[in-house]
Amino acid sequence: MGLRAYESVLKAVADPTRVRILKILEGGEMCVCQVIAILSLGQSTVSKHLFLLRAAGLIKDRRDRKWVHYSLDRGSDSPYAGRMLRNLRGWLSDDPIIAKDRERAALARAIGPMAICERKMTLPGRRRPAGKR
Amino acid sequence: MGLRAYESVLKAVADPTRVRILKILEGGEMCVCQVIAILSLGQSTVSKHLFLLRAAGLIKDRRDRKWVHYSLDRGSDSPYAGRMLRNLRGWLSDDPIIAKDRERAALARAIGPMAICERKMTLPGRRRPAGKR
DNA sequence: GTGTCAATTCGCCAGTTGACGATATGGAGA
DNA sequence: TCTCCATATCGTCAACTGGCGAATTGACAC
Repeated sequence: MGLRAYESVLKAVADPTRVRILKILEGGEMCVCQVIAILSLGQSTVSKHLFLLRAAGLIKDRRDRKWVHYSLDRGSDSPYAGRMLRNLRGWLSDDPIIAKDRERAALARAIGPMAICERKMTLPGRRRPAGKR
Repeated sequence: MGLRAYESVLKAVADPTRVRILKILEGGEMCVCQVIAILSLGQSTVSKHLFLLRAAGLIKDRRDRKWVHYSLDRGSDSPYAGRMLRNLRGWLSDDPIIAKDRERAALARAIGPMAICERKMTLPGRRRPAGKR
């Protein structure tokens, strides 16, 4: 495991949006549409982030009906990935953005993927639904 | 310690050139001119990397006469920095680039900063001295 | 002071990155 | 087979990054 693998893992976890995703997934497996709703980012944007995280060996996916669920890949091939996931476990829990995401993740979990897709990848609540400006 | 501090440390260690510097400094304190010679990169380039590493709390500097020496900042304020330095300790030791750097670092240590500066930031040996192409 | 010289800062350029909307893919149901 | 719809991929764009050489800074020697 050389610089190449190291770099893909570290660049993956160095991006704030991707850390947010990893911290959300610490709460357990989650559907793509739920992640989109929690982050309020474009669908293609989130998809690319998930791709990079998976390429680095940090997360894995599972198909279920029409949805794709992602979860942390503990026990990844990459030793860097495993270690960084463990590091992250104890980090950033009290960061305001991460905390807010965790709240929204709980909500997303509560209402489930189906309801979120029906709402066009948004969560109920006071936040503007990432609409056109 | 929130996302900001996390990001500065992780982005710092995610760059291959900066990891090389950290791995070189695992061998002990080193003068800027020695680092330049080992990496065969421009002076301004190396200086910028050192700045970023220091800003992230990963390394610290010490003036001695006309030279500035850098060393790993174990016991940094940043918990992220400390942890990443410890992670790195066990990583990449067998990577060919890192191994080569270690050899050159040993050489640089052996001849000292003074001789390196006299050679215009180059090391003796078969490698071309980063000359004009 | 003045000169010297290691290190830092500045200005520039090419390559990468992260965001977006539009389009393609592919599994499930009709 | 055809449609639907969640997800993936493509194409574009502005912002950031890492490299370089040139100019500046700041200790030290004289």
